[in-house]
Amino acid sequence: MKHSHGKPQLITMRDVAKASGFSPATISIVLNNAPLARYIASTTRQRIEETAKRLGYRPNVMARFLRSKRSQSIGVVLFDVTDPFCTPILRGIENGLYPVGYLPIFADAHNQRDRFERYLEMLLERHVDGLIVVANWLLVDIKVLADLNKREIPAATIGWELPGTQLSSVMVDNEAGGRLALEHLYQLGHRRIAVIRGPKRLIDSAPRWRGIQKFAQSVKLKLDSGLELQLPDVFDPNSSFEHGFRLTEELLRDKKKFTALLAFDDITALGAIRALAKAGIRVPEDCSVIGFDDVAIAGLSAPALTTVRQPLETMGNVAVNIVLEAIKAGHENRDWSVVSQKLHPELVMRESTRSI
Amino acid sequence: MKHSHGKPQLITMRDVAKASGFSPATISIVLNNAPLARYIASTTRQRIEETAKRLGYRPNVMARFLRSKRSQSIGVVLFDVTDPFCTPILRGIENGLYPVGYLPIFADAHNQRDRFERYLEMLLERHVDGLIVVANWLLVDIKVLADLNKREIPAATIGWELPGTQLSSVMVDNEAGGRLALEHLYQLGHRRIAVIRGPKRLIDSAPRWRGIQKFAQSVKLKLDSGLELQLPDVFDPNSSFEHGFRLTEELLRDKKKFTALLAFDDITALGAIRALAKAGIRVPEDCSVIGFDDVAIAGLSAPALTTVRQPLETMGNVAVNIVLEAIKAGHENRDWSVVSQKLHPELVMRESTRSI
DNA sequence: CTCGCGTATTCAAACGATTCAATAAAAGCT
DNA sequence: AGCTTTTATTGAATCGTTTGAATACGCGAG
Repeated sequence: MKHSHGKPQLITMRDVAKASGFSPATISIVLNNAPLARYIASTTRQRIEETAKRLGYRPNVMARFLRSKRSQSIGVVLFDVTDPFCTPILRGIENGLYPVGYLPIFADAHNQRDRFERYLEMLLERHVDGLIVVANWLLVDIKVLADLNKREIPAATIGWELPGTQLSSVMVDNEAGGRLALEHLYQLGHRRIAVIRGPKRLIDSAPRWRGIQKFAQSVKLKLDSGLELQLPDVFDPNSSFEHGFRLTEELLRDKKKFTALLAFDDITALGAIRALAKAGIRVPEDCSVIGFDDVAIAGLSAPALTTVRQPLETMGNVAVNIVLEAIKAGHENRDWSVVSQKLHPELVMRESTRSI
Repeated sequence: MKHSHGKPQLITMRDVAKASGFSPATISIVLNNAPLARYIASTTRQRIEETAKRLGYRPNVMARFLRSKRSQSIGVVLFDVTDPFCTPILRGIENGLYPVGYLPIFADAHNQRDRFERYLEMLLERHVDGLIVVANWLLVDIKVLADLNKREIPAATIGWELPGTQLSSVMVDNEAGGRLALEHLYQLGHRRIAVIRGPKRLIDSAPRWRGIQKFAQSVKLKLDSGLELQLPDVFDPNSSFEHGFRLTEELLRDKKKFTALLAFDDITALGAIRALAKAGIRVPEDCSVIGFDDVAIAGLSAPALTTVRQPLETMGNVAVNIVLEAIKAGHENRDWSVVSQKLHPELVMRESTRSI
């Protein structure tokens, strides 16, 4: 089937003006409910609204922007859509933006710094009204921030923070999360607990570990440093499964004894479970495993994974609110302050843990 | 930390003009490498490019659009980001768009028709140059198409087609996929095979089933209709796990004998596996299970799922190419034709199937 | 010495909206 | 009746870019 190139010839404001017998200015005022609209006669308003609808008029967002400097769009940069961590956040962002008529412009950095920067440029070129960045350590550096500050674009990061900058941020309380995970295992009676810590460069790793240690200390539990492993700093997305698998295998090869394993994140936990299964160790009968994040897979895998939930969707939502608030403040010429929000994690009990 | 509202005062083309001593027209010509650029002296070109860079000039995409009618963005509408089916497609789309400098504007319909339509409106208002729709049956109807045709916007759908319309489409060859799945089980020696068919209203269901039947026929395999189940037409995203679980439980409750199960998709398969596990039936030792799609989870679950792979990322890419091609044709005032592409599925052997 | 042509650059009119200032009519006040 | 104020509408500039037409200048040919 062929598709020929007629000129679409869209309805412009002029057309509505002509058809209704008023001037473009009046049309604009009515349709935007501008301040001046309170002086418009209600008959006029009706006539205009009616003709606009009849002609199927749609404002040209670009033209509007040119004058009003509002693009009604928010740049959303993810480090990797493919990461199940990102999906719920994206949903949360979209969900927060929808009711206010903003659209997200989507950028996926593929875990590559240059791509990240290029996208940032592109988004700035498009004069997005705001920016939300779901980042990991690869993606954030100084150059970018300088640009953001210069342009004074409201921005928020999720899952990453840079103290001392103009960037707002939204994160889970990782320390509380770490505590929650260990507390759960401890309460089930586990004492010999293997821990797979996160990559050193990842911002979540340290506080999560701190939470674990603090809880251990509070109950006088001695964590065996022989059972303490660490994910490497590579950041190929699905590598954590592989690494969870391998680290666990090493643990088993070394004949370490443990009744529970606390993994840095869900995917790592899944890898660990696979290694345990391969060695004939049943989860949770012979060994409990707990993850972190509660990504979609966690509930579907067999056994369903007990984990510490990050409120990912909420995090997206919160970031949106922060950015929208800043945008509004900007329009009203008010100052706005940078906020750094920490949300509470939550224990989700499923099948991969049980009492000893 | 406070953030005050200085006027960003962006660099405009005028500024570059003033700073370099040439007129805005020249700047535009040089920076866009317009046809007239071949008359521009190379010294001029250099001076201009240098000052543009020095001042940090970025073209205002909106203003440019106003004149040239090119927004350099593509609307991407998904029926549900949360569905693991969508993620790789989204990646493919993004990946295809990136090298040509287009940005995707992201819309997620949440499986709601009204939301879908609203988003479509919003995207049209923004004068996206093209549209890619990842649809399921909920989302496509006539009203929408009328609008698309009126506006003559190049569009492609993924995972859905509407024959006889102006919409290009990209799909897997479902029939081949169905065949592939059954063929695999058959070759492993399975003869008593349970099949969980897809929801009636889903476009994939019928051809996939046809492929299954045709293969059965070709090897004189008799499919027991007592082992034939069907997912209901609800489309709550993660419900297929639930339904896979329940249908399989029913099968077991009815004491049906089967050595393999062919599920409509991976999530259903995971649900089935869970039900089998609960009944003490080991996969793949006692029963083989094969899925469809090869979503990310498939490789991570235990046992790793054997499945028929849809080349999702490629599908996204292909859709992009179709749309970009149409856009180019439109600019060059050529006609473009609607294409309907079917991509080949591929068997991915993992751990959930084994020979009898 | 004028004409035509290729080169190099600029003028000025769009594009489709918003918005401030201006106008005009009606109403209110003394 | 003359003045201000309120109500209702419009003119015209503006946003930053693109682009077809125009200008200016050499330069070789007639």
